[in-house]
Amino acid sequence: MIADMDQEMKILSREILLSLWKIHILHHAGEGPVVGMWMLKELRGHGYDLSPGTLYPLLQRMERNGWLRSEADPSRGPRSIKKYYLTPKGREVLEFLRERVKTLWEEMG
Amino acid sequence: MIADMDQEMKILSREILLSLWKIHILHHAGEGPVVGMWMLKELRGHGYDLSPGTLYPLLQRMERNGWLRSEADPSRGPRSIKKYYLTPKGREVLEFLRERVKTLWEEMG
DNA sequence: GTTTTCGATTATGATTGCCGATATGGACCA
DNA sequence: TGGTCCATATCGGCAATCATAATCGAAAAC
Repeated sequence: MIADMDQEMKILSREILLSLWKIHILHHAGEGPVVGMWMLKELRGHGYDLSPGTLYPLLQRMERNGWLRSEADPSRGPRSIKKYYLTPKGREVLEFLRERVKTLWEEMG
Repeated sequence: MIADMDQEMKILSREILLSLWKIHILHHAGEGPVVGMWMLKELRGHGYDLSPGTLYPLLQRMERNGWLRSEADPSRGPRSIKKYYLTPKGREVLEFLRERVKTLWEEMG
């Protein structure tokens, strides 16, 4: 395996893994609601601890790009739980990414 | 397909695609020498135009991380062509990434 | 019924990465 | 000697990442 996992993993995460998780998030949002904190926990469960300061802006950016839309109960204040869903445009992006991942995977075979 | 391809693609590239190309570069370096300019051309051939200001620092970073090592003919001055090769540590990283890509691909079915 | 804890998002400040453009430099040719 | 390739290096501005702290409503505990 990879030695000095912690420091190595941090470098690898920032350099590459985070983007794979972004794809995972899009995929996930296509199958059910995505909630920031739930994702943080899920990824932690997979041994990957993402900072909230990375994840939340990322979700906001994806919404701004039109890949996700969010629903929040406004009666629960400005920090209510927010559920993110994949938009049609997000689905196109995901389909495009799916092809890329397929190509990459076949190449690495 | 994706509308307003140029702007959309720039966003998508920065957000996600670049990391997939990084994996591609590592894989490539495992099969033969990688040279910055050659990569720029190859990727341009695939419709992805990466900035030299992105690629060259990226290769340097991968070398600094111990994933790649470079060979340059010193008699050809400081801007000689540099050939990058995958190191054993880089091979471990690549193998790790291969598993991640596999998982992601299977998940996306 | 007040105080604590919990689930969740948002804000902040430092560091790092990305990008377009420009600079540098050797080799080959005329 | 000058020009054109082939290549890498670097710069300044902007955007993303990170660890951490702040905020907020609801539920639990006392």
